[in-house]
Amino acid sequence: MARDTRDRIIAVARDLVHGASLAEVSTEDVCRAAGVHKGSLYHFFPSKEALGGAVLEHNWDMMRAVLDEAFADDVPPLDRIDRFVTSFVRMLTLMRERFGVTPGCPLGTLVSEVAGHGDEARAQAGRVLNGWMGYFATAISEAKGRGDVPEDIDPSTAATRVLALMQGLALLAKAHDDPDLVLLARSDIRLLLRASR
Amino acid sequence: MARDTRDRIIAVARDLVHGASLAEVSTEDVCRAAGVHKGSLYHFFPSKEALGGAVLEHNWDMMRAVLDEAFADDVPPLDRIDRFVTSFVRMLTLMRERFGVTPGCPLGTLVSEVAGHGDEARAQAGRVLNGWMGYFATAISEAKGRGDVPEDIDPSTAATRVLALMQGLALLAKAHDDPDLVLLARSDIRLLLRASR
DNA sequence: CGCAGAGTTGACCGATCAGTCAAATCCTTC
DNA sequence: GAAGGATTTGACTGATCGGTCAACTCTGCG
Repeated sequence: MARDTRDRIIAVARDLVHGASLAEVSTEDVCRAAGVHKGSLYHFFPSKEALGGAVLEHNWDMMRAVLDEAFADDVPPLDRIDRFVTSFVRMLTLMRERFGVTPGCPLGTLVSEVAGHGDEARAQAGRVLNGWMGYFATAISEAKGRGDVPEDIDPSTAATRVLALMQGLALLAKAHDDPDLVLLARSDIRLLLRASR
Repeated sequence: MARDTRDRIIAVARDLVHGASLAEVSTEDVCRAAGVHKGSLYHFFPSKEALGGAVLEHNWDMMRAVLDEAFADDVPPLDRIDRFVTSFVRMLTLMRERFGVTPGCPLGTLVSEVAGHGDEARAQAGRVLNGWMGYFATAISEAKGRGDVPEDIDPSTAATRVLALMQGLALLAKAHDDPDLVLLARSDIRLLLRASR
């Protein structure tokens, strides 16, 4: 029951945070929704901030699973990015059906809120974003090796651009309540990379 | 003293919100910092949400001033976008010096938070974003007329892409505490528009 | 001046906040 | 089945939350 309770608290907190900020969700909300008492929450997490960090970590695990699936190397590297965008949009669409509103990026919105909460929180945020960028950078580097992308493209910088584009589109998607806006990323990324295919 | 007090409340609230979310700032924080009593705040604003809306409106006014200056038609249309990006980065840098942390986009972060607060708030968010996009769309349309941008570019869609890119870069800038990241937008935008100059 | 309405005061409300704690219960291991 | 740690309970705290209110002061106008 132990791990189960901890996981349930995180899952419930994650659900409540979607469409709202972490600050808008109280520990009592979380406990009520998880069917758990305050003492249990504070048995597993030293503070509300720590719970927020755990939620971010949980979302990063989810995202990494999606990334690992999309970036399997059975298709050309740039196609993997396309495949990820498609999965990402599908994820947003599912969340929209489930919560009634289009959420922003599950990582980006949390990262943005947490970035002002002290150094350790910002370090976690940076680690997550860099981890994500790594997937893009690797694929872009490989695309360069194949000649799909010009030699003068720096994979790390290009990955930053790609990630930024997706984050921004996710924000607009949330504001306009339309996940499909993010699909624009697929063609944009080819343009940003000056890709030949 | 009347308008003065109202403006001071908005200005203080705007300052406190930077680097934090609206939900993290209490009305008491705002009153204390503005040297004003609760009753005064609620004399001018019917609710905390209304204050949030006023802050968003205030930030939109500021941004519009920057936009109007940058989009003066004394340079080619795409150069106006460059000029805006530069001003935008300068704004972020100033705010970083003033508050100690890099804020996200003053509009984007508020829009993102407010988007889940009911229909009227979302409508305001959409209106602000569309207003912003309008500047880009007009410039892109004009660039098309001059042949700087291919005929098949749809100004409205392209403007969405440009805005998304800037929002995403601003988010990364906040997470990495480095406003200059947004400067990447200048070259990216040319690529997104397949601009010939 | 006198008056009316805008602006301001400061105390106050009930609700809710994050967090605590000692006692009860569960689970594992011997 | 006893021991002992992990987990859960449920009541509790002091602070703070958004918001209200009646009374007070200021200001512009006839």
